Amino acid sequence: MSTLRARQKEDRRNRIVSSAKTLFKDKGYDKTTIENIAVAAEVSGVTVHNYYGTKAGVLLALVIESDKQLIAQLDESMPHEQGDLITLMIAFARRIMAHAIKTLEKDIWRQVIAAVTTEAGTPLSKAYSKLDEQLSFVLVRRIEAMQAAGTLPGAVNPLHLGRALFQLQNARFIEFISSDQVTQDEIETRLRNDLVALFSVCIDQAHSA
Amino acid sequence: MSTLRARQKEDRRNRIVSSAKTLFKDKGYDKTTIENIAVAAEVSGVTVHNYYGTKAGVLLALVIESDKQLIAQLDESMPHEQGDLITLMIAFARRIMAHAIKTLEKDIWRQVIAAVTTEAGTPLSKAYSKLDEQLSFVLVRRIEAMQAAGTLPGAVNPLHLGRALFQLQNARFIEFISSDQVTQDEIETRLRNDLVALFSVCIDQAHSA
DNA sequence: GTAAAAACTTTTATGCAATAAAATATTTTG
DNA sequence: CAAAATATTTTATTGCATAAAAGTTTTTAC
Repeated sequence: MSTLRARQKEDRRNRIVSSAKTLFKDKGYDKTTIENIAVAAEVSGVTVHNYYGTKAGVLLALVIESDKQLIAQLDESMPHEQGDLITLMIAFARRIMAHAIKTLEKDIWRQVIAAVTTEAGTPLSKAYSKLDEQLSFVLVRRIEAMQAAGTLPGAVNPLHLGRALFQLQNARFIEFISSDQVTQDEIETRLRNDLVALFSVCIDQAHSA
Repeated sequence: MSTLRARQKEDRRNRIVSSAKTLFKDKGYDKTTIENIAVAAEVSGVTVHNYYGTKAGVLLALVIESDKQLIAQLDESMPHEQGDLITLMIAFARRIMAHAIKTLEKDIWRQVIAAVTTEAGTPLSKAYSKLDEQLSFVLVRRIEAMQAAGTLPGAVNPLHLGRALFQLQNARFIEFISSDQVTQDEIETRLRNDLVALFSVCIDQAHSA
């Protein structure tokens, strides 16, 4: 059984994160003060700091929760039929962007991306990176399936390919949130251009077969 | 001729940036206050804010200067013989990492990356992105040369390929500076894995030829 | 069941970034 | 040289972040 202390702590964590979520949505990130969050969560401002270190830490915690939901649904929501790899990647990127926009505004996502970098090494930042890894595994599994179906050369290392593709997708996602002007469609085009170019290089063009 | 005002302004800018550079190197980023920089540059703290907006803005200005030097030397310093694309990319990544480490410590680079995102849209952030674009053009030009030499298929779009490769390299660079533990060699291996996997996909394997 | 110990939260205080408005100084222009 | 324009500095305020001290509540052990 969990002690009373542990339950109280868990409860405060939940109150802080859910209060922050509401306030960020209502007032925006900058205009929400830690004190605002603390009052809404019925704790002191210092407690918020004790729990999450920084205001960005609270934001990260909130994003991590939401990303867990994304991961739980993502694989299922992607097309089940075997398409080509580019179609797969576009579908993947589209879902990630859609989920991001549903959760928070772009300017808040910019704070998230910045926090992951500045707070590198902290538990929250590590947790975020772990979720990124899980996202890349969604790709890896699809790639393995394509190999089994003969749609992709057996020589390809699915883990390496999945990770590379995720990095690329993530870079374009950051471009997406970095400007209020850039649309999802534009990012999809850029990603498609990336993939077509990369897949046209064909390292083994001369040497094999 | 430039007015006295313009020259004084330019002078203050230089004093601020070079004072900041020294202080960041000596005391680290966090322990350097804007007031420290202001005193060393013989201006008021508010003037530093007026010029660069934020402490991170001063840092960005300083990095931009240093990156301009990198770009001026980069193309020349890369191997001139025609090698394969993977060798080219590794050489490119290696020089960028070496230059970064020569300029600032990793933890300060983390502040740079964060600032580029949070200050997206500001002149300084745009200037930084422009330099990234110039870096990607170094790749584009090399790719064009390889095409001319017949080392790469003519069907490949050099602009798209160069940009895609730069994105990938940049993502791995961010991984590099995000942890004090990760070595240049590890990043080179990851990048090589990325490229081998991506270049093994061969979009046209069945359809063409 | 209760007293001592342990674990947390809150209070209090301080330094610094960021921003705005008012005051002051310097350059430019006519 | 004086008025106007342009900058910088001074002054003041808010909020993030952090540390130490004080105060509470839960646990543990008798």
